[in-house]
Amino acid sequence: MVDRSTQARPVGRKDARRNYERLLTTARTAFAEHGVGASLNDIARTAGVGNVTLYRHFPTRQALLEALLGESLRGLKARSDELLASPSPHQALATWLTAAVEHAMAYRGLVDALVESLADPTSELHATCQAVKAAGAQLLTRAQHTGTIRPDIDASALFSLIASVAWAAERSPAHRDQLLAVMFDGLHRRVDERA
Amino acid sequence: MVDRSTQARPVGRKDARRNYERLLTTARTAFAEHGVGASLNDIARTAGVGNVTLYRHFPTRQALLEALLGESLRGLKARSDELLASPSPHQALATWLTAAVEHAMAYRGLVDALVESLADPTSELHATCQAVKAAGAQLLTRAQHTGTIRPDIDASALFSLIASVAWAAERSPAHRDQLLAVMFDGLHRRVDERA
DNA sequence: ACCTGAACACCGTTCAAGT
DNA sequence: ACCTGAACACCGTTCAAGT
Repeated sequence: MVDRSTQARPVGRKDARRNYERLLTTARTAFAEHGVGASLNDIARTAGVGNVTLYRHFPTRQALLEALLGESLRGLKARSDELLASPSPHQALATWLTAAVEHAMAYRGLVDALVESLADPTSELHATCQAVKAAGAQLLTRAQHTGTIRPDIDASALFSLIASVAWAAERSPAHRDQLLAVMFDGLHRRVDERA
Repeated sequence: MVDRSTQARPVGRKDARRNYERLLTTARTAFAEHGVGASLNDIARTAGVGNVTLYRHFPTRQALLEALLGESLRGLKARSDELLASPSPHQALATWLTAAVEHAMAYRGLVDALVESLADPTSELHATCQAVKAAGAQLLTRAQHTGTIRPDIDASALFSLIASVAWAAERSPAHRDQLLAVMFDGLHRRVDERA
């Protein structure tokens, strides 16, 4: 697997490295303020850089997002590894789902970009999202094996569920915990349905 | 309450009525093909009408959506009234939720517009969405009174749930039934939690 | 009363031309 | 090797001017 984020970070001319860093910090602020749909020309302008410089460093909006969030998103994989060692598979999944929804809400509109990139192998965010999905898969199957989680859900359905909760919670933050609770209870294998 | 859809339909000059109808049928096709984000200038052009004519009849994109979908969305209220007479409050809610999700998926991107309009009292779709929400509230409280549905959910949380499932199902249609099942099971009051 | 074409300020993307 | 300003084709919205 290619690590695009390292590949993209310039190592040549000093002004190239400086522009790259300026674009990242400016984009972070712009996304935080206007959501991931923030104007790219505007980001370049604010960074004091020609717009083509932005497009050279980050060919797509998703490349910019990967550079900003890749590390934090890959942290969900580490978190999943930790939780695999915890005593309750059921509780471990619940904890991780909450963290995943949190990560997907880092910027307004982010969750759309994440879902899009998972479906698009050419996206710079694709590998990152697949790693998140794989991290969830580990915890999911462990919990399914103990019989507390419904067996008809796979990793990609779980990703959809995380995304749907993040999407709705972004629009009505007051309902976030309820949405999480409904999702997680819905994942629970019902007592009266056990074999 | 003002019925904006009737108010907007022109009754004066013949060309005005004709343009109005042309815009509606053109918009229906455009939304079906490109989602609710379809270009409005393009719709006007295809309808053979000046773009300002479109904006006079439909000041906002939501006005256009209301004209196209208002009747069908208000049908969810009628459906709710019917279902209130059915023997199983629990099953009635399940049936209605499925129908509501279906309606929210009429066009790509529609669910975003619906959620937006519910939060914005000035939107032409606002009253329509509130009617949908109220329709769900009836079935929800009836089912809650019989004790099969968790009591910590209100009508607006239910609307969020419907929207979140519609949003996710639009992006991965294969998971639609699973998403619905998880949501509805999550709404179920658990056997081991009953008083 | 209702219409239209043209203008405006944006957007993402790509161009030719620099140093 | 890396940069920039200007152009391009769009977008939604609004203008002045028609019949």
